[in-house]
Amino acid sequence: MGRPIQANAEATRTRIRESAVKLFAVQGQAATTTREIARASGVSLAMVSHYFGSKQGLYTACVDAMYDELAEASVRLGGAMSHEASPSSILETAVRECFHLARTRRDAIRLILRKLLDDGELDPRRREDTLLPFLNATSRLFGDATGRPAEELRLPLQSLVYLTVRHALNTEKELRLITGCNDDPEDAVLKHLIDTAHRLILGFPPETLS
Amino acid sequence: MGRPIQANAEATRTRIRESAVKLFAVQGQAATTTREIARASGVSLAMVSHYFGSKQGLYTACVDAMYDELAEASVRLGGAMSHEASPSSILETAVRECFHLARTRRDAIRLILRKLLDDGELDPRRREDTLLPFLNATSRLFGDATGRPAEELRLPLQSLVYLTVRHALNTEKELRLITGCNDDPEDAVLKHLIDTAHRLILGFPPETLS
DNA sequence: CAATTAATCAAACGATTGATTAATTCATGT
DNA sequence: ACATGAATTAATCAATCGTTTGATTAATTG
Repeated sequence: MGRPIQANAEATRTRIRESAVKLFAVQGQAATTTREIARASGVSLAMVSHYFGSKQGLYTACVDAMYDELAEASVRLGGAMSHEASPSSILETAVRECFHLARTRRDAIRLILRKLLDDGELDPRRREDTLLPFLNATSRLFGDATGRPAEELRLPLQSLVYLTVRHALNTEKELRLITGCNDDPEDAVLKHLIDTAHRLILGFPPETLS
Repeated sequence: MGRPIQANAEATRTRIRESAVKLFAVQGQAATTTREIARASGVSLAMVSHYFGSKQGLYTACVDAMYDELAEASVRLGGAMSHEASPSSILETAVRECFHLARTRRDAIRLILRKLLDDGELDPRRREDTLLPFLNATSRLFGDATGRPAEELRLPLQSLVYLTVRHALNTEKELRLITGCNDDPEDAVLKHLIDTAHRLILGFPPETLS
């Protein structure tokens, strides 16, 4: 077989990368073979080397892309929070968006988590654009202009990230165990998280309007 | 070379497993070769198959051993907490022991964390003996006889686990960033964690006695 | 239209993998 | 003293790994 009637280099390149992201995210880099990636993306084995130089090059491209996704999500999360007026709605937005992030960017979180385990730290060059937009937005909850959450609030904020990560690990079963919403639909779990965050961080329950 | 003057089957077996734990913890199972394990433990390649049947068998043995370590640590942590009288000292013990656990059982936490990423959940058969002893002990903080922490306290307790995990990832640099103890010695970081936990969970700072 | 380039694949490469085999040495019981 | 079994190794195996090569075909250019 030679060049097919419909040959699209850019499309093929991203198709390979997207397949690789999924596989790297759920199996890890070392446990994923280039043949597996080629098969999953419907191209021949040689395409991996052709488009990304090496398996390591493809992996790096995947990690970069996922960092981009998380950075973009962080900006969007920060923006959504900055559009809210009351501390209560800011907090609710934060929890809701974190929950949404965990569901929609599961592979990104998993892949970065694996990379974090391998390296022992976040990529220092990416620390700023993936974390700061979110952290800065939280400052409005407490009238702090420095962009840093108050001392007492770092642990709860870490909790949000922790729950996001846990959710991304497909451990919904354990998330329900923790929240106590064993048989409830996913909406109830989210509601519970919002309620808990309110009581814990703001000191009062959310206004039960809707 | 045949049987050496000092041949000790049991010692060799555990030596192989201990070397394997370290390598599996920092590199992951797929990225670690049996030759690497053999070299690290000073024996020939064939010993891995001889003592553990296969690489997978060795890996399973490592995971089991680390689950045992964590279960034992959970019991000890629960015991230490149950010997304290005031809520304040109970909480301080919990934070201190979690911190100590993260430093002394770094490989165990890393290995189980990798397994968690691979499987998507904790081994259901191990959930009880690794988590319950600790969770039960926390109930005394609130006079709850059910062994379950009150609703509002699950997130902070998760925070402790989260920080333990983060610390185990060698990301002390980021732990200092979070706590704000950038240049302080490790004791100051621990002190800060205890103080934060007090204000957050109990609502008042620790009595500054010592 | 002829020549060149771009996109793709099948096949093969050498290296490395986890696993096995056969041999060797030490200890032990009779 | 000698046979038996446990502990260990060097050498080797087939399979699989990531990568490269050479060929083939569609598009592009002049």
